[in-house]
Amino acid sequence: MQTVIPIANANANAAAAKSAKVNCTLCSFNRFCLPQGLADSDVARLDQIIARRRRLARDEQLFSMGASFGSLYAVRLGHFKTAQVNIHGEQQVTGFHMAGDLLGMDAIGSGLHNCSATALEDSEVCEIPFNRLQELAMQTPALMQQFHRVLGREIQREQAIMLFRGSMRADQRMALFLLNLGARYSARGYSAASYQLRMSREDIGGYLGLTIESVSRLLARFRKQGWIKLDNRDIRINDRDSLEALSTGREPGLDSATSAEACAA
Amino acid sequence: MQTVIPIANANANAAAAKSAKVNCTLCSFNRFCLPQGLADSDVARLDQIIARRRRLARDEQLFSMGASFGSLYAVRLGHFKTAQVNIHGEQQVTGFHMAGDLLGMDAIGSGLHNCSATALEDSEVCEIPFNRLQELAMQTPALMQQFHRVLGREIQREQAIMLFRGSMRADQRMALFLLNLGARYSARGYSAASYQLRMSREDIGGYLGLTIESVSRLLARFRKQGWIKLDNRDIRINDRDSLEALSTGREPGLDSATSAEACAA
DNA sequence: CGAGATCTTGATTTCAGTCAAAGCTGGTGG
DNA sequence: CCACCAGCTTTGACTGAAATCAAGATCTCG
Repeated sequence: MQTVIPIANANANAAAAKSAKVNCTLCSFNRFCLPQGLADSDVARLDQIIARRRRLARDEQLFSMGASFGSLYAVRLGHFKTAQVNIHGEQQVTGFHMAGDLLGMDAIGSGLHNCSATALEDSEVCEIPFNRLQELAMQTPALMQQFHRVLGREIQREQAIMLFRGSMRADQRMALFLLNLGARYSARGYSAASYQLRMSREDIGGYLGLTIESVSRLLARFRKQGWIKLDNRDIRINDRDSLEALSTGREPGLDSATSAEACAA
Repeated sequence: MQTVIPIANANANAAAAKSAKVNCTLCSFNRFCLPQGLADSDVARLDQIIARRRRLARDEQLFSMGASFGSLYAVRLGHFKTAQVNIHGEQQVTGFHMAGDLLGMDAIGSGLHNCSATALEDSEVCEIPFNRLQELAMQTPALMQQFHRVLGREIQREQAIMLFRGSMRADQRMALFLLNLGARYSARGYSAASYQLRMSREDIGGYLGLTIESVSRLLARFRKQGWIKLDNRDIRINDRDSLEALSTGREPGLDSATSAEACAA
């Protein structure tokens, strides 16, 4: 009764990737990645500068906070978290990243990584040497524009995190988080309603600005209200509307078979 | 008894700027801005594409959230805030910007401004058409690298905001805010200890993730403890060490003539 | 000068954190 | 195969930091 979609089943897919020619042209995630919108000839040139693939086991770091910067990394397979260590020594998670996402942009400003990137499961990245990317961008207007778009989207992504962390209640943040994860899977062709949480409760807390206990309580509440089905890290969203209503500030669940009774259950 | 340094006295400086030739080469803030580190010949080329100066009166918007994007803007004179409107309709301030800072980078990703920029006093910006900047960057490696550094620093700046908003207490955030503002003035040749808050208490709250009442109380507390002298929006930092100790988590003020007695005062 | 905006201060409430304990789960070795 | 253990997760009781509510005070500028 495994309802979860098999995105990035590390063992199976890693084996497949091994034999396949590794380049952007053939990569099924290229439209979420740097090659998005580029002509085939430009993608072929981008292929030339991809240094190598790199595999990481679960919990292995791709780069650490303070490490010197040389390359960007595109997630090819698996999931990563990026995190900063705060003044209490806790991990403040700045993002969860899946196939097609670009990692390392935080280091372009200073040449030093501002956060660490850790594999949440066995994963694989493409390494893009930053100098060579800049050189290629000089000769490839479309690539330069796309690279700027990607950098710009990173800025927007972080602004969005600031906004929701700063102005939403804990339950709203959690609801939005679950919906957003679903939306990202959906964009990649997977189910928006049924997926596996690749990260621990602690990581979710670190991302949402909550303690692990609050995360647990909120998920339990959503489950009791019938909005989600939760089995360890497998999640199924049963009442998207209520979650959305909650996250946008309207009081949720008045039209759906939930609220009072379900609450008492 | 005005101890505050006269940075960007709008009337006087605006008049001066009017007669001066407006370009990066002669701009006294160029080393904080896009021309940083560029050869004179490259700066001259950058000068060519600066579309125009634009003046804004206090409270006037340079761009609004959702507006379509065409140009970046370098602050030449005065101060700006950038802000997003959150789900409660309140302003969530994403930054305060002074001479040399670049505005509008949040829009590169989508072509739409993700936040609004509002002048905090009579101010002046240089408009840099983004298309022309990209064209020029294609021909000027140093400019491209510098532009990428600036984008990268914006990413880091936002990560830093996330980190401190997410993991510091209200008083620590306030202390850090005051010190950071001072540091930025210091870098520009002004006093780090004595300056004018260009923004309202509400804006400070919007930036730090606090209510206006909390801002007021914290400033009152710092004043009572003798760490700052506060006269409306004029501020003088009297005990940098205690503020720094507070913001870094050590208990402050044990070595300075403050704490208990001052607290009771 | 006066009215509206901005800022301060006090009393009370509340949301999420902290502390504490118990239940799961999955991996390891006997 | 099962017992055990460490780490992860859940749940409950209590606490505390900052928000909210409510007056006032002060400033700004027309």
